[in-house]
Amino acid sequence: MLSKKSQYAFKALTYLSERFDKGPVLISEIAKKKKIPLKFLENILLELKRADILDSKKGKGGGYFLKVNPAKVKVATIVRLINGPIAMLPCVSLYFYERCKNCNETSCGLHDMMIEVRDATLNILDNRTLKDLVV
Amino acid sequence: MLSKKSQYAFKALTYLSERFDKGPVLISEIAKKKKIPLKFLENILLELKRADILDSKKGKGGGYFLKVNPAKVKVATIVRLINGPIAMLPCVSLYFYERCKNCNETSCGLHDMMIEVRDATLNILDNRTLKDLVV
DNA sequence: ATACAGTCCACATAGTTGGTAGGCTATCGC
DNA sequence: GCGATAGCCTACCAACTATGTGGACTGTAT
Repeated sequence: MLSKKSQYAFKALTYLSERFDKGPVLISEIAKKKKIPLKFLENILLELKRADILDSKKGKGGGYFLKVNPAKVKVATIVRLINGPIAMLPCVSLYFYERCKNCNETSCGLHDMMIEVRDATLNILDNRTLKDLVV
Repeated sequence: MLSKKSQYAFKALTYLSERFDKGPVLISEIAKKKKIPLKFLENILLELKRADILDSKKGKGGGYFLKVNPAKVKVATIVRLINGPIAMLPCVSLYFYERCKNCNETSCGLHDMMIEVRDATLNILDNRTLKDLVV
């Protein structure tokens, strides 16, 4: 399951995608409209900024905005950044790989099945962007 | 990601599947062969028994064994039992559904996408059984 | 200069995960 | 019946993660 943090992130990103190229948006505005705890949202947006998804401006007229076109930001990227691995096992994860102790990957039925699941999932999340979240 | 508990459960179930219809297997044997902490495994097997996946016999010559044919036990069932929801959002979960606050499901891009992910995942996990884990 | 708005750090608190301890209960073989 | 065996049950615990909150600091526009 996606954490609440991830869900908040997607809500915020959707909001910002709808306002792409229309100037900075206040954290407080996003928090209010999307009903996200203000200080928590602050942390999330900062994290997205550090990952070069968002950019910000301080002072009057400041706020957050998307750094690139929403059609360029894959959903999979956001999930990995805020939520962590997409795969169901460390030993089949592409970005968070860890070797399986006590289980040789060459003959593990679970391993093979979870690769299938991973690929089926990525087939969707890698081909959808923030733009697709706006309906 | 699947919890360690889930991974242990699958290891144990694989072991028991290989020995289906060959009499009870000791917890301690499974723990040793699959390198699972004994007492932790005890809890897991008990949970699987309460869910009618396994059965057990006490006393000398006792142990755990599969209650039904491994080909009859879906992987999805085990995941839900030990790990919880398969879906990435409560509002798209079939077995653990919870309504989304502040997000009407009829027009939520994330919602629709996560239904796709859920279905793609279930397409695999609902059509594989314990038998498929034995290679 | 001042108000604004994001940045940073530290803390709080609840719940989950992974694991352990120890006694209880049912069953088998003699 | 009795002792050994082996699962059952209850409780506990440490570490970590998730979900926040508070407050001071920094940069910017006017």
